[in-house]
Amino acid sequence: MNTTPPKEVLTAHQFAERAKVMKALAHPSRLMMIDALSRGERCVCDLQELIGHDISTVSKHLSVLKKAGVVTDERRGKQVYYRLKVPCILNFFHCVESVIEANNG
Amino acid sequence: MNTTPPKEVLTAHQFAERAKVMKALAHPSRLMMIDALSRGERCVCDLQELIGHDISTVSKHLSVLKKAGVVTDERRGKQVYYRLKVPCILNFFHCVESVIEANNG
DNA sequence: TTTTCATTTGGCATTATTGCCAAACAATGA
DNA sequence: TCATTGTTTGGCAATAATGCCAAATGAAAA
Repeated sequence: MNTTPPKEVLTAHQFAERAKVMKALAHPSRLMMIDALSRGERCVCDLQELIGHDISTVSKHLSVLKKAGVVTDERRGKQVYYRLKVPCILNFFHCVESVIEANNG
Repeated sequence: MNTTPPKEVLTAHQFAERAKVMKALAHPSRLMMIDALSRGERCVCDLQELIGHDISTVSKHLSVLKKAGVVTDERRGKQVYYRLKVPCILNFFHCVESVIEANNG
């Protein structure tokens, strides 16, 4: 009697977990921050200058990314520095670009 | 005088384009459909059985994926068959899984 | 301690997404 | 033609996401 579920069949719960991560990545400002963080850690003030929105908005975007497990933060003195926790995310954008090119081409 | 923009600096517009594609992928039902389509084309009725939602809901999810350029459709007789247009999307889920594992571990 | 600077949180209005039902459309078969 | 099957679209209510302001918190400097 086999009680181990086959690996290749995914549960609804697993798709929901994936969707949460994807959702965290599905906003232009958050993608812009991820791009910046791919070149090294940044404080919130750096990112707010980059994004140009209210600092509270930027902070909330970062908390979305943090809750999804995409970035980590560390306070040093008065500032909080964020960095990419899972850089493999960057690999995906080549593929996304190919989607965009196919759309426009 | 250099008028060619440097490749590595991305515009707000480009991040917005990427976000559109990510947004299309950021829903459990749509991820489930993509997973099914990764094993071959499916008609809307197949996918509705898989998802379990109203057929109109499933159809709208598919139109989101289609508009994002992730899938294509083809009518054959009474049925419309969908298939993955850009399979490289699948590669990303290994990375997403590693995010999820890091979150739970 | 009080002030100042950096960041987060609460609250709220605005907008976007989701999923259902009903109606419309498309293609086939009777 | 009319009926049937499969899919899409319109409309709507419920829910979620976004971004601002104001207030709160944390850490350092005066």
